[in-house]
Amino acid sequence: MEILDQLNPEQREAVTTTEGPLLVLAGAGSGKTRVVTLRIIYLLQMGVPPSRILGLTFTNKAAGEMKERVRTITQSDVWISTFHSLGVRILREAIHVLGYNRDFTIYDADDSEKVVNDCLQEMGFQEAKPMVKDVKHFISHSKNQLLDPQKIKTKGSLQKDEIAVSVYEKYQEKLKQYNAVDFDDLLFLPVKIFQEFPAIEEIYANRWSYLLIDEYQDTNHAQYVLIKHLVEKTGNLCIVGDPDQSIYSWRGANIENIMNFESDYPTGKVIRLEQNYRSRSNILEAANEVVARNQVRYDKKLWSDRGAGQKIEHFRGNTDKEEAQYVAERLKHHHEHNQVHWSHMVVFYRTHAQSRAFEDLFYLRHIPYVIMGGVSFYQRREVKDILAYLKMVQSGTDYLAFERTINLPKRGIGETTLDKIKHGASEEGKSIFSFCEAIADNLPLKSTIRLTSKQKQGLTGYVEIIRDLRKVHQECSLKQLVESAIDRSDYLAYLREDQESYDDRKANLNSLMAKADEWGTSSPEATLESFLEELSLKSTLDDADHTKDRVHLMTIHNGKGLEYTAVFLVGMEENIFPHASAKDDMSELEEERRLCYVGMTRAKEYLYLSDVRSRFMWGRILSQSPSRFLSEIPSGFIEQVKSVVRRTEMAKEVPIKEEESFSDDMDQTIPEGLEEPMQEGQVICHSEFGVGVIQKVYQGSAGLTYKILFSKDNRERSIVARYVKLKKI
DNA sequence: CTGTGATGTATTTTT
DNA sequence: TACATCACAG
Repeated sequence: MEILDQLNPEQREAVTTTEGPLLVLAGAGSGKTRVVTLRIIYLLQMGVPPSRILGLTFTNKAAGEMKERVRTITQSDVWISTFHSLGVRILREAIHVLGYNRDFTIYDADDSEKVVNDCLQEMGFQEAKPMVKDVKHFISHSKNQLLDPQKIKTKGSLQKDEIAVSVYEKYQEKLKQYNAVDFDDLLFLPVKIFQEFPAIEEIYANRWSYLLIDEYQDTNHAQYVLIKHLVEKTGNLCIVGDPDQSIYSWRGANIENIMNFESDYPTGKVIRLEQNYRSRSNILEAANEVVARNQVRYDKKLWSDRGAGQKIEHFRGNTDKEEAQYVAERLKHHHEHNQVHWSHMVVFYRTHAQSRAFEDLFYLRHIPYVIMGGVSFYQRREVKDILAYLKMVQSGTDYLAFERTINLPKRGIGETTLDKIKHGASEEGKSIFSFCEAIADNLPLKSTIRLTSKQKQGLTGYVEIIRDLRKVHQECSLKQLVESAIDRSDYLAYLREDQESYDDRKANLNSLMAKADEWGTSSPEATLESFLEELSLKSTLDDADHTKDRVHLMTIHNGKGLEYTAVFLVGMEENIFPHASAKDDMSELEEERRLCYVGMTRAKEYLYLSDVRSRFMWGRILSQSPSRFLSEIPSGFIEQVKSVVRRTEMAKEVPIKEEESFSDDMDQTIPEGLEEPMQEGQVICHSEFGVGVIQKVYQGSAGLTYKILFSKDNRERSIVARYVKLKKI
């Protein structure tokens, strides 16, 4: 068993204690991933069949990586997935007992918000909008607590909740009618099935002998109970987590789950991994000091023997631009002088909105970067539109997909007609699409629906498109289906109505096609169903391309589980970090502090913290004060710096007087090489549109974009710099 | 029904 | 700021 040789005693114990409940308290950088992977490999080597092992994680990325490692070493396929994927799998097998069809669609947060909104409207609430968020949260929270409307009612609810409960009831009916489930249902419904149908529970309780749960500190109640069901028979449960890294309580994560392990599983064993192999001790100790301020906490102290390393550097700028310049300079320094790969450095911010200043400056300075997370590719309107067409191909009962597609392109069917169709369908007892088919085919109907001839024509055309697409689906590849959906809906013509965003959106559709192609050719059982499922459960994080050498930009939440040579924690200001909404609540504030801990402990060698004196936010300039977390770091570990540019570097940079080094002109100072951004007024030649004049230069969602007036037809077009070559004239 | 302009309001983190 | 929603006119 030479795999055990490289482990310290605690790690080895965690790997080899295979029987009974086990809690591994794995501090940041303590080699958790390695232990988890080796544990699975160890089980396999002990002769446990791969099919008896189940690993659960929170992100697709973590699941994929772990699975891949195990496969590489043992050539065995072990089922390692997210909780939500497991939920889908269980529901595909068993949801019929609840009266759903097995080809249900999965609604994302936007979708369910729409449904909540519809419910409220139907129930006659005039000012529904402000309520939507609250109600949605209420429903989500209830499901996380495994409460259906009946249970809440019998429990006796507060009066203000009564409305919410009845919306919840209606919401759930609607989802069922649409044959759709929301995110929370993926955990809630499997448990419901287990509780109501013991025979099914029995099957799953016997399915796996060894369970392994990662990031246990982030499980919510539904996940907790789900695990209990699965482990009921064997009791071989290994959970891994770190209470100090619990940062998802706002999403229902219950830190008690990990705190109560010993009372939940009295025969269980606890192993602590406290040696950190990642960070220099200056960084680690500073992080320890910060998180030790929390009142509610398991006391533990990570240690590192990697040496003190450099002090943490703190910079205070005047504006977000200065902050970006500071970061850019340090990035360049490490890249050029220390041979640190761009991709080994990261900028962490609290909120996505903070990324803009860095994007802009990095582009100008030719620092390659990628934003991980953010508005998901799959949330983009154009992608959702086309996916809605695909959902219609698959389902026919998905009202939301119908609503999205029926009037796109414009077929003269507006809100009022939509309402009529909706009511007609439910009166007739038909699915939304078969009702449309009935109209298009002139089948006799109980109630007649009055449509103008244009509307009738439009509806018939729509039915034809869906039918054609279904045929394409039968006969052709997934990629061709996506292509046909775009083509038959004349989607590009629709996109062209907005010149401004055309190129951007079209590029997104192209990558959707590429994804469909990739998916369709990957394996024979890669169906439309599995494609849609994959996309609904995926975030942008999951298909980030790690092979390219570029600086990573992301929220701290997204950084959990990662490590970098150099970490830049920016926007260390009160009201940003800790976030304004967390200030009056002790437990929320402590969660912010844990978040800070997570951010700091991602760093291996270098840690940089920065804040600014004034920041442009909420449409106004606000004067900012430094984050309390900065002052929680003992001064021995941290060093203040004043200037962006180091003395030794000054000579190498473009010569600029110190006072001016923060001025806007500096943004225009571009190192040689590559193409530098052009100015307004520049005359250019485009390969397709010919000669034009740049009207405006700005950052579009796809990067630097020029608005250009072309003389050929005197029209303005938006051109994304990185996609097209423009010749200067 | 659709397009337009105006007004208002939100910006935490996400499987 | 910038985006979404709303009211209104065509």
